[in-house]
Amino acid sequence: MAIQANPWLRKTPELKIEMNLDENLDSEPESSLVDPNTHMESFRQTRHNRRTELIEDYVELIADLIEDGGEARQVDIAQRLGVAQPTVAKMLKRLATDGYIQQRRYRGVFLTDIGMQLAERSRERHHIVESFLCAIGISVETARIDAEGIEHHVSPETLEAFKRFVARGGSSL
Amino acid sequence: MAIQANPWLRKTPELKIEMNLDENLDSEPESSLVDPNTHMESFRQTRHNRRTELIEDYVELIADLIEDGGEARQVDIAQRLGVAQPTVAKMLKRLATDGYIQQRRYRGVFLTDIGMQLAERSRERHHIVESFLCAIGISVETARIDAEGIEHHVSPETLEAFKRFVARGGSSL
DNA sequence: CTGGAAGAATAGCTGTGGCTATACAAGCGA
DNA sequence: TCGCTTGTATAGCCACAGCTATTCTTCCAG
Repeated sequence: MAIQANPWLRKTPELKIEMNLDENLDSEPESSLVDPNTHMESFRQTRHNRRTELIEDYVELIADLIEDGGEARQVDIAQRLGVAQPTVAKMLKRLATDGYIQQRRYRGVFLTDIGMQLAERSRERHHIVESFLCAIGISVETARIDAEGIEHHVSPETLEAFKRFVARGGSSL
Repeated sequence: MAIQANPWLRKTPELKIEMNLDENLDSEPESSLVDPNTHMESFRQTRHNRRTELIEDYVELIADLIEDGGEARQVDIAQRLGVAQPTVAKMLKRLATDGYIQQRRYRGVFLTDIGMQLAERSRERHHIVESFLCAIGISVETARIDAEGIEHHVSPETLEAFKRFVARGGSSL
């Protein structure tokens, strides 16, 4: 049932809940609600990011594996992502049709130019996010995990701010 | 069917057996690659978060709508999320079976106690993330969009750091 | 040179989250 | 009251990202 097992949601100080349904019927909104279209655009953007993040994860990981060991085998990708090998095989096929990688049957996986560019951008962004989290005092283990999820949702503007922050050596935190 | 227990708490005993520390420590080349099992756990955590974020989005939005207008209609939810009404209907059915909301046919949607708790936690976290982004100099529009995506991937530790940062009035950025 | 192990491909299933088209219920105004 | 408009429910489709089980290929060891 509910989520009580998830520590990410557990730490909330105290949850006071009052809905006051009767009072806001005619009183002026005082809402935390923005304009519906603006709201929608945020969600649309987030959904779009969710579609691309898996691709970025794969391409980034493939680049790392190639750099580290000269090749990116499906079994290694599967192991590091924590999924089964056929899942990786299917995804690689998609990456190939999308033009990010080249595959030769029963041979290795290679990044195309486009794939390498995407990998480079992802790695840079990933590194900035992780460094930023460390700079504000997050432990390295948590920073690594959070960065894995956060990196895909960081806009260029925010990334720039993170970078500036890290460059200044953090702040008075 | 409810949210599974967080993989972090699941221990995965058989997966921990070989850490092959010896090989990783002495090689340690220019690779940015961490231990495979550690890597996997990050991705597992991220995948787990992705499963819960839609639920959180819905519950949070429903709470906002109820507070704002006294009710949460499917059409309003659909409009704000930028999806079609049947998509919302299907999702609400799932939320109902998971125990977050109560539905009465052709009547409104109401949050259960569990749903309200989740909504409150999500809103608090959302607000902290958005405030934090503003505090480091992000524009409000970008902060809103990025927060929508980031909030689901922020661990309690990181959230705590964000909160401290905002409480100190940001930094010299 | 050949057999088996390891890696890659394929088949086929599940659950999720979108969509369109359409049927049904409720409520309001003429 | 009747009918129209609005809102909800249902049916049925698709894509995607998992999975297990199984079938190739390759390659190395004996």
